[in-house]
Amino acid sequence: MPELPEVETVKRGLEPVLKGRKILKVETRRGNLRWAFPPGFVATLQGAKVTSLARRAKYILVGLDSGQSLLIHLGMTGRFTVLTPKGTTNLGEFYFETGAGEKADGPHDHVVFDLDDGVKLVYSDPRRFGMMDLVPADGMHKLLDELGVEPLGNELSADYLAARFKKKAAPMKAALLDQSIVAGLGNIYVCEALWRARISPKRKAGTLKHDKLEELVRHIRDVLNDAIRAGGSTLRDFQGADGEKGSYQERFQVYDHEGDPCPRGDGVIKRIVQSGRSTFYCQKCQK
DNA sequence: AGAGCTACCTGAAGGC
DNA sequence: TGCCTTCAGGTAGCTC
Repeated sequence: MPELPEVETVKRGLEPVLKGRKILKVETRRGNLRWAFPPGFVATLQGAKVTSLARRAKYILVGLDSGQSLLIHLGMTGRFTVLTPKGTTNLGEFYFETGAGEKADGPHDHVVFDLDDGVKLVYSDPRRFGMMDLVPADGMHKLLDELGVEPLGNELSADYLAARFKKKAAPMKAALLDQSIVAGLGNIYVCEALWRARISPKRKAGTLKHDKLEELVRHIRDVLNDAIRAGGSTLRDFQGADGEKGSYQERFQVYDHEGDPCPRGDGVIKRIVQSGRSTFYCQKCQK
């Protein structure tokens, strides 16, 4: 899946396509993605005008003039494609022009939004780990309520991490993947941030000193900002909303680099499995 | 309460 | 060529 930088890239790509537009029609090609669409999903969206786009952790929030929001999670393979009518000129950089063979009829095209300017927005998701739901006008939603702090916001600090990691026996890898502590990090950027901060993914979260946590916070912010600047990473299924591939994967230092020399020393990148997921790190410089 | 595992689903890649 | 296994960015929900 897209982790935070990829979701941010998609949100930025969708903004000029959706903001200010009226949704004329919504077509759900099946009854569910990860879960069934909520009752009234289509009826609520049809006729609504989009007033805002926002991101919270790995969720995209599409604000509507009714006060409600459309909540979207891309799961592992969720993707948006923007189709414009043939002959449309003056395409913005985020548009994906309709061409021969470019139709919304693929086996994994699950949701199609028709907008009032003739654009079709297509949501595709082969594995269907993604989800869409409605958030009421008060903004309360179970999935949002349980999220921890935004890694790029002011709430993330060494003090915050020290409080949340206190007495924590879980390894750093698991602690940073826990969305109720820091929301938006995923498998790749946890590996990259720990490598940058020279912290072992196996280190017990509760054992980190304050100055090390400060370094970690800085490196988390840096790696996410670097990735956003590069337009996210493209791994198998991910593309930005403009169909352009992100380029950050070319800059991974450790992720998917098993056996390669550590970029900053004479160690070798090792792959281990932690809580069922691959971790890449350098035994020599990450302590 | 906290930590760890399974399940959800499809497709790509590698080994034989 | 084809069959089989393994792996993939996430996370809710279950066990222990």
